Amino acid sequence: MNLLEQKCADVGMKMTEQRKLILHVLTTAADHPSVESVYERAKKLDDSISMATVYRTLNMLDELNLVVRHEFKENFSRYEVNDEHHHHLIDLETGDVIEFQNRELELLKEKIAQELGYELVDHRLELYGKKSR
Amino acid sequence: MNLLEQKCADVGMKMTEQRKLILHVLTTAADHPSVESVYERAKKLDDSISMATVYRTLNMLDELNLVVRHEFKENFSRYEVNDEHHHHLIDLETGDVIEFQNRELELLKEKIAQELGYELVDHRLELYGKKSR
DNA sequence: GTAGCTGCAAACTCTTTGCAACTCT
DNA sequence: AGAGTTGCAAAGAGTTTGCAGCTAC
Repeated sequence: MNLLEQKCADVGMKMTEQRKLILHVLTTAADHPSVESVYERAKKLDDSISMATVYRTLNMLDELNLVVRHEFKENFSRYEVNDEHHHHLIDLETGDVIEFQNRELELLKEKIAQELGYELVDHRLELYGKKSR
Repeated sequence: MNLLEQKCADVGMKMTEQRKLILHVLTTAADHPSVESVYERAKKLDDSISMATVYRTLNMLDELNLVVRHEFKENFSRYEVNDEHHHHLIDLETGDVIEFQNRELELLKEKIAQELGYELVDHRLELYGKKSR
């Protein structure tokens, strides 16, 4: 039972075979898989799993803040385990997603919100670019 | 003929009644209307206009970079005339969209992309918050 | 035992598109 | 005149949901 499974069990989620599969796919993913990808990868391990379950589970995990849902400039969602906070740079030529962290940026966004009289609840920062040469 | 109409005509778009309506709605909007809103506002002026035309026109304007399409954390798009570059803070309680500019932020995002070996083509920065009191 | 979970298929929402008729230029 | 544009209705893509049966606890 990995940490993510433990967290799910702790909040009362029944640890069904399907959910274990989905959690396994998420924890071992090196990328930011779409629902479709999670489904396909899980299906390889047990082909009776359904898309509906994948959608329902990912939504549940998102609400529990155990995963992060991304909606890049695509018409579908991608997910990743909610681990260390970071942002993304999307390579427009290859579709690769590069993660980065930046302390200055974190401070700046807090400062901006504060100056506008707001308490920051959430944010979104994505860079889209192409390799410079 | 306003400036936006002129720009459209310049690139060869036929200035039909429907397009004039849409452009009028966009230039007079104080907010960031959804396709639905643009459609409704245009319909008030001439109720024969169709959704398909609104979608087609907004897509065209987006490709010409005459409007900016936003996809905030909602499941639909919002549009605004492509004017001065700025970012948005979305009030999670009221849905209000507050615009802001920040020079530091502009420099920072360029710097981050550069450090990662990328040329910045596009980006997205949105803050979501609630009024602090 | 039972509350919660699953697969299936149908429904939903937003958006796009094929087509025949129409309209700017 | 003719290329481009329109409204309509149907189709698409991604996602959600009602339901009857199943399963973890």
